[in-house]
Amino acid sequence: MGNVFKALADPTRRAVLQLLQKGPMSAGELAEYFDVTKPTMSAHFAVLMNADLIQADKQGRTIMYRLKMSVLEEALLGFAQGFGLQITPAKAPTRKKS
Amino acid sequence: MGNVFKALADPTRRAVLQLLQKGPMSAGELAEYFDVTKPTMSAHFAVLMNADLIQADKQGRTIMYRLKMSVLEEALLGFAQGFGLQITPAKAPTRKKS
DNA sequence: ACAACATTTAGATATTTGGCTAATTATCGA
DNA sequence: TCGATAATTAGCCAAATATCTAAATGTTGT
Repeated sequence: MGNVFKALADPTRRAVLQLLQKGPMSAGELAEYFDVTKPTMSAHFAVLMNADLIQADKQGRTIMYRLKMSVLEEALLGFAQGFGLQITPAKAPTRKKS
Repeated sequence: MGNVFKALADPTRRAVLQLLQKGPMSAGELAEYFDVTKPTMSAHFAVLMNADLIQADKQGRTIMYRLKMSVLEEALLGFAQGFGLQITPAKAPTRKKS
């Protein structure tokens, strides 16, 4: 969980997560969005994997990365709760007020 | 805003924010909770100040730090929104579903 | 004025981070 | 089997980070 915040500390990695939010994408495809070399991107992916924020599926010679939304959500939730904040999926059915 | 996530990357700093959530506390008082020297804590406070997550009020020879909840909330909100997540104060009046 | 106190600043060091180039691994198509 | 392609690993470097001890700053009480 502390790893998640470490991972989120870098703007490139946050942007990667944002991109993956729309659907899985290959390493190379992701790399095109940023102005750094592929090995550098590879290192960022490794950090995100280590935080369990993304998942890799090897398909032939490409690697597809997908966002593990639940992990991100849990981490945010866990943190926010300590501050009396609530996190909900934006369009979830509004939970009935107790 | 990127500064906020940098600040949140360190567990000591996250814990400081949690402590301040219950109310303002002096630098020395905060330092007692952690197993590092006061200069080290001072550096952590500086990072949190830089991220605008806390505010310092000098009272005599002590410095009282207070959490800037709205800033934390805004940062979390801004990030979460990019993922279709919603953040609300836990006991806020339930916003009417549009 | 002085000593004690609360905190920060200065300066040093070790570790981590983010970036690069070059090399390696693995897969695909002809 | 070869050459091209996708991605990672290896090795290096500069900058940033977290920590420490020692020194400086500012404030209070006597």
